Amino acid sequence: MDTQVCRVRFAPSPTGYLHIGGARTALFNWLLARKMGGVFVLRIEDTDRSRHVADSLAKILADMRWLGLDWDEGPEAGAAGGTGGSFGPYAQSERLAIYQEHVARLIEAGHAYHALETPEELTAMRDAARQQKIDFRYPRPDPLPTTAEVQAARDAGRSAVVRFKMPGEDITVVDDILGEVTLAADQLEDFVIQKGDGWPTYHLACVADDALMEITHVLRGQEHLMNTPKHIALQRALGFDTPHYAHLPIIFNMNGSKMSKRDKEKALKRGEVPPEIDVHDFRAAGYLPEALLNFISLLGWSTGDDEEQITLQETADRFALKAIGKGNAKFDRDKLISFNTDWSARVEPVRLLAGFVDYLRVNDLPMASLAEPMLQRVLQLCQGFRTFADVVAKVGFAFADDADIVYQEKAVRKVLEKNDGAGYGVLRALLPRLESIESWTADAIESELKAFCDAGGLKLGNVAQPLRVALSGGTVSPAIYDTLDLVGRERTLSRIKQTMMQGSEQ
RNA sequence: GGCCCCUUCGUCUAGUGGCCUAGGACACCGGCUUUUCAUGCCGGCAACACGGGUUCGAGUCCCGUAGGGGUCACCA
Repeated sequence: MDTQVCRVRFAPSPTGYLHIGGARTALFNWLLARKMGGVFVLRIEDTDRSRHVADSLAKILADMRWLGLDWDEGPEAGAAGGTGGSFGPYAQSERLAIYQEHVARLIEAGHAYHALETPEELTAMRDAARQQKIDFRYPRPDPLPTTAEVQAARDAGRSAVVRFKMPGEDITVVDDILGEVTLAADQLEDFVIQKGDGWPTYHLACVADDALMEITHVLRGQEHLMNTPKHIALQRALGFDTPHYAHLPIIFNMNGSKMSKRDKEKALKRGEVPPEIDVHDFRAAGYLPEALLNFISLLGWSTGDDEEQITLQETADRFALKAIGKGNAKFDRDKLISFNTDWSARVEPVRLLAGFVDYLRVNDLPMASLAEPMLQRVLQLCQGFRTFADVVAKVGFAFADDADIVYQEKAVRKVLEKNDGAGYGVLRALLPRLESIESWTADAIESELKAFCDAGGLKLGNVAQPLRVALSGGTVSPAIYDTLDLVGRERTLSRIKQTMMQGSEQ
């Protein structure tokens, strides 16, 4: 097996956007494939029709693309119109016949059997067991239901599932991260491989597909560790090789809770800003995929030295399963922000611009209609920003109508009204000076403002802040000369007048 | 609760018996730069969960305890 090319897969369920934890799993699979010169397969695990969410496949693919995790095989893999690989189809919903064939084989070989309990009956059995404080393990019927009994049950409108006969021996998982993990035979029960509706369960579909798609390494979250003995037993019964396994540590919130989509709803109910949970949330919040990827790659893995901020390519070059930690990690949003700040300052200007345009479009913001040179300039003026959201918060007012400027009470009080309206006084005195400027450029504005300060014995801050409030409604903007230039002569003057009018009304 | 996994600064981690007076990053604290915000620069605080072993020597190996996590579906 070791002489084959490395083939890994990421197998999400289409139940919504790509979760950040899923993205980390996808990333590690991708990294291993790229490091080994192997193949990265994207497979869709959609055998539970009741949990299917419309559009989620498209959303997951879009999230993968935004991250830049390209897949070699899978839906829409390769160039437009490409076949997507020769191990397809890559959606399990299109592979039903394959699974049924394997289930039949297992039954024929005596490795599986039909079971007739209804879900309700099973629940009752479990409840009874719990009341007696004993562990419930599905008791294999003895004798097994006969073909006639199965048929009779079906005729009576009851559905039959198929269960796999666990071999009754201890099973050891050899894990590339955790080492050897052995599960005792009495911990393993006969589990369902085919549901009452004829569809396979995750276990059967996963094992069959991994084998048929010739997957050599299975990297998945640690929550799957207890499933692995079942999968190994299935592989043995089916005559499949067991792939390498590596169970990744899980990612949690800073408070130790799971990062759940429900965190967003809860925060919303409390009137708080919802936390980013799905990849799409981070995209919409103005993060760069470079930063996100770099950050999550360090959750459970490290370069081994003091280097942290490296490119995806460098990460792939240095990636190794042995370097993955065993302990769970907490998702530190402050560190992510710091990484994003650094990446935003590092990335090529064209790349930054593309990211900004994407952010503007995803959020359908008015600034999306601005020409690229202007956006480029905005980015330039906002250097040091943490996320694209900061950029918009800092310059958005420059592209709004005068009437839409919201004057923040605190800013007005502190900057304009304080000291008997000193700020208003500055604006009044400054207005004619600004009106006299002939060519409205940052340089001309600078010399005029400096001259104004010198003449009045004022510090720049005494002038810049009133101007900022007048133009933006608040106290945050790019450097003041650039701000005036950005807003433009006409609107600069009109907003100063508008501000003074409001001041005199008080 | 049964079974399984994990345990170095608040957080992510380096560390694979002596190089550790335990390193880096984020956060935090202090200072500097600065026309606002944010950057940037300098400095500081801060950890081997606990208890037994093994060893000349343990953060590094073993056992136990405690704590955290996962899992016990006709979901994946």
